[in-house]
Amino acid sequence: MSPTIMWFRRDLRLQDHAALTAAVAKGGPVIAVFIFDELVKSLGAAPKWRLGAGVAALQLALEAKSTRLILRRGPALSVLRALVAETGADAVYWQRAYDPKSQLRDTEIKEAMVANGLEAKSFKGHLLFEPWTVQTKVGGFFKVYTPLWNSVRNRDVPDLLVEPAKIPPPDSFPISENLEDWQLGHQMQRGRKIVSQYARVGAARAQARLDEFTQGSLQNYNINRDIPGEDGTSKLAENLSLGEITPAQCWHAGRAELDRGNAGAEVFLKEIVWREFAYHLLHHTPDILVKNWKPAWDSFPWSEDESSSNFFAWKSGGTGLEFVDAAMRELYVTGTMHNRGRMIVASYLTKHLMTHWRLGQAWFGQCLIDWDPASNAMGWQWAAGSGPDAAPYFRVFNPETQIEKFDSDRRYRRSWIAEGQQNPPLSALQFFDAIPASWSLSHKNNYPKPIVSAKEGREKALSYYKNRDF
DNA sequence: TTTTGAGTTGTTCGA
DNA sequence: GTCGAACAACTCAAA
Repeated sequence: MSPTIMWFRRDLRLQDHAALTAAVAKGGPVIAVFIFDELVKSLGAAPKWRLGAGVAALQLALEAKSTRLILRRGPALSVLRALVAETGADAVYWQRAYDPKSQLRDTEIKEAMVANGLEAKSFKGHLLFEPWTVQTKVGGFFKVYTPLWNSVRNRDVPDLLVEPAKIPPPDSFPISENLEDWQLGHQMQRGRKIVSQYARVGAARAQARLDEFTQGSLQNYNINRDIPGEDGTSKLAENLSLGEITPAQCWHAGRAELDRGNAGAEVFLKEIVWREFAYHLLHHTPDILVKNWKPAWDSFPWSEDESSSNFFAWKSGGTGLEFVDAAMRELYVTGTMHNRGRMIVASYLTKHLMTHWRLGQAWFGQCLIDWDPASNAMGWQWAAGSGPDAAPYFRVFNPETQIEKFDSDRRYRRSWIAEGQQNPPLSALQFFDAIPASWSLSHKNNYPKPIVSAKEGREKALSYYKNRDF
């Protein structure tokens, strides 16, 4: 039998994998491949490093199954054509993606493969529900979260697919490049070693984390997930973003806990559906990545100056507002940020500092190891006010009030802001080791005064909204 | 077609 | 200290 090419992309797992399951079920050899193409090349520094770590974990998982992951570099279509020619494969399988660039690439590849008499098939699994299967009663897509939640909350999610016991290898493996030669982490510089201490890489560790979470902090998820000093969130976004775990795995785990009366379970399920919402919006309005979802915002006078001192202060954790700075430093050190921090820093950048959400979105795209195009774009536009189901104009987060509500015991700030502490914790000091030397920051400096105070920024932002002249 | 109620995550002010 | 109202006007979803 001719081999099947299993093209891995952002689905770095063997369990609950529709394409792999189908490839194995065909009965012939399976050739697993990962391609370093333009889309990989265009990733930001941290997401690219994290992808490389995930690919390395997938390599090991495949080797444990007595097969290999073939690595190739180049335009995906040329690479796949070459592999077909080398191996005599008659089919290429992959898991579907939903961002416009991937879809364009995949459509082109599917057409070219089919035109050559090959089987080219894409499978679902990155989402619980395909975007085109969730509609309002009049046939449109949901632009508000809650109705979408109500329409899908009781839907059946198919049972999980078990990991194939064996993945039949080809008689001889095609040549593979070396992962190290790709240098996927080279843009990370000083931060790489530090971020890697916080990352949870690979499908096995993702599964272990899901188990740990559902047995542990899920119980109080509804309360603690909002408090950044608590270990209250699932921290699974990193794994979801690369498909090391599937939303269906999370869904089934959450449903089982819901049936047991676990108070946190429903809120967790709702968060998984937020991810769906973001991807459905991306599918229906791909411009959400680059343009104001509500065009009325096109004339809002945001600054787009990346070299402004305000923007530098924001990204380097030096605004003088502790909640903002703690969150931005957490981002730089760990490659993630607590959800509450994301809301606060986004509100501060787009409102107090009157800076365009695109700059924040791009910085997150450089720094997040859980970077996800759909959630990132939706979140930024939500915070800025230009997006679907967005925050009303008057919902300006006050970083000082937020402290009283969500970090009154200083735990979060102590973890990330070294200045002024007798014995700063390692995490707070690591920030100064991780950042570029050119930023010239030291934990021995005095903590900065606010560049734009909570009060002043709020009033300024509200005045722009008020005169509605934008 | 029209109407109705609702809309993730907040803050401030005044009683 | 606590609590409810106000903060625009609009869009969305469903009846």
